[in-house]
Amino acid sequence: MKIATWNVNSVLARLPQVTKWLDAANPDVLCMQETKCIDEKFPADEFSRLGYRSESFGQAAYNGVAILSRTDFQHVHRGMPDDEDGAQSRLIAATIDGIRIVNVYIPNGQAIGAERYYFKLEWLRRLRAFFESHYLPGEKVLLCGDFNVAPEDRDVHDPMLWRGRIHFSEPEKEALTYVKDWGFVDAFRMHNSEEKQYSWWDYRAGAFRRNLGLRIDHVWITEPLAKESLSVVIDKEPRRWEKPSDHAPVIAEFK
DNA sequence: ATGGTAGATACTCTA
Repeated sequence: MKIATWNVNSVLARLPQVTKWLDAANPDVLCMQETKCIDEKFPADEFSRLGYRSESFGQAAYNGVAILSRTDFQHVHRGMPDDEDGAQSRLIAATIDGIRIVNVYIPNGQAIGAERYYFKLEWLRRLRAFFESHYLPGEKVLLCGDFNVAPEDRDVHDPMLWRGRIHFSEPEKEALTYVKDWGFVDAFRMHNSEEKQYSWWDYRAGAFRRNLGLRIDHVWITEPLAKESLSVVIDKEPRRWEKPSDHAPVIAEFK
């Protein structure tokens, strides 16, 4: 069972790369973020031809999440229950093969102290409350997506440069730890302890070529799933292709 | 030196 997460930065602009990657990597499940596409325009037919069912929770221009699966979806939920009307599309959940999969696009935060920064911190507090009220850490729960936070120094190409900046500030790391402490382990770090393992590189200034990135895309799992975790890899290959997303897919394999 | 690129939308915002 292979479950992948990938911020595709527009599913319509990235359709050739996403379908090429699905052919090559053949995951059972792909969680996408920043689809930037309303549900009516989601390219479900193209994914269906490749053998994937899909569930989309999109909006125009910004945000948007979706899940592709080779097998049936159960209990699909869009957004958090306490979302206001017209809230941004940032969470979609579904049960696939007995695993509760929660796919999130955590807010970027823009800059320390900005209105969007406090929105991000509050969104993380609500995410923890969402797990408290809906699931148990003893169940098979997988939280994945673009978290927009690099948790540790080894997840940042230059910790001194990034200290106190967006994606790496202490309040963001604390808010993310609060979610994790509900009952998750970082599946990638179960299998990989090296530094310089990034999942995102800025489009600008040759960041990818120089490997100046951040590890902000994550797969977190509860204890029952940790027992079945075989590997987690970041696939940098599609970041080298023409017109790439600025993020690379992360693939978790389970027994 | 606060640069640089990319996507969606509509002549700018977000990341």
